[in-house]
Amino acid sequence: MTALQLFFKESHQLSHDDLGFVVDHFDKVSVDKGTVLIEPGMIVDFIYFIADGVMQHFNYNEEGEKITLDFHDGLSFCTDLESFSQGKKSEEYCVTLTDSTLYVLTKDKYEALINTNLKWSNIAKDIIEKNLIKMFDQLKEVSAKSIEQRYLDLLENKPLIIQNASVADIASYLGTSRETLHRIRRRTILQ
Amino acid sequence: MTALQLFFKESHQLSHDDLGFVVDHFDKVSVDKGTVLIEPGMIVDFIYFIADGVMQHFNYNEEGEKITLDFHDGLSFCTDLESFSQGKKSEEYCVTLTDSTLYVLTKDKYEALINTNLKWSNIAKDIIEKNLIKMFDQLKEVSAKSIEQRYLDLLENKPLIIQNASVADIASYLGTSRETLHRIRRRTILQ
DNA sequence: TTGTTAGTGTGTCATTTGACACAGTTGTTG
DNA sequence: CAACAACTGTGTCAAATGACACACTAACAA
Repeated sequence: MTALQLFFKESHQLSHDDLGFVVDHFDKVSVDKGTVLIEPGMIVDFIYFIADGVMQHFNYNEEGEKITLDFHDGLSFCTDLESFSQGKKSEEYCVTLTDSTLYVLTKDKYEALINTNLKWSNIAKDIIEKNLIKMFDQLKEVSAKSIEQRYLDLLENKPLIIQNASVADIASYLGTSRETLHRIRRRTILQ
Repeated sequence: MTALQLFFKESHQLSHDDLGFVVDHFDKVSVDKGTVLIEPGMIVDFIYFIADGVMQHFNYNEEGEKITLDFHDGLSFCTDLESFSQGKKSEEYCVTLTDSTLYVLTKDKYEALINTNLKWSNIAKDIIEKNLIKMFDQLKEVSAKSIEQRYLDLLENKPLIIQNASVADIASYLGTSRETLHRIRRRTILQ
């Protein structure tokens, strides 16, 4: 069973036929480390499902500093939702940090799927809802926890990100500088 | 036309009959300033639509400090989505900062609505999706902008929040101390 | 009215942070 | 291998921040 089938089976308890139906809407692709999946100006008409790999979502602020918005790893979805759902030009980059195995769902096929019947519309709603809850959790962590604690959480829960992103990129994700993150690393891991 | 009807009409271009159908699922309530809508331990089986008023979403971190997670004002929805959709106990407070006019949609009526047909399921999906996009935008602002810039944005875009929340609560929302926010206020508004 | 409480404004000071500068390390490419 | 680029580790120092302390004000209750 593929990672994609596993994801839908676990999260929505689908029958064998339903599983075949949804998975047929996706196409498998393998991409190298450093592949640019999304860049500013692009109209994103696809959703990636990450079977294996790590992705970095980032842009640049007014001072020209690179700001990491999010890291993604499997098994989850990756797109620019604002561009995908509203047809706007994207304002961000999404780049692979490792060689990756992805499944693409185009917007045409997505719309065909959710307009099939109530079941698929509600599954799409559930996936979006879970992502909203996850994002709200993330915002809570940013508000309530110190940068040091968030770094340690990342180390424990998302080691692939620590292993594959640079110190500077992780620092920008945590909202601090490369040097300060280095001080945290020195006094925690390295003693 | 009520604020609720206006919201659905503007955002989803519904017919007169559809508008009546959806609005009939809600009940209007008026509440005083300081009313606790959600508190830890509660299982949230309702969604509020805010017609008029300001709400504060908060909890306490490990050090016992009050952390403001979000402010809401009209015309928007307000619930604890994790508790509402997964039946978990809430871990947060939601309190009104002004006398408010709200419309309640209970979970029973919500489920009846989205299971009526594809149209209503897709409208629910669109509303959740828009909230996800908004939350992602919020996370981008937190990452990319200074506390001073975010304060000035709030002052311009959400004056009701500045007017009705205390300096300490706004400071915790912005991720800084009461004293630092005061320094920002002194050197910006008051010169 | 008076007393009480919650919130705001303010100064001082130790601590933390970011900016800068540069040495060391790793990995890649010709 | 040599040269180069990208990244990590590190020290110094000025600036920003948080913690603490306390005066002042507004709102509310007795």
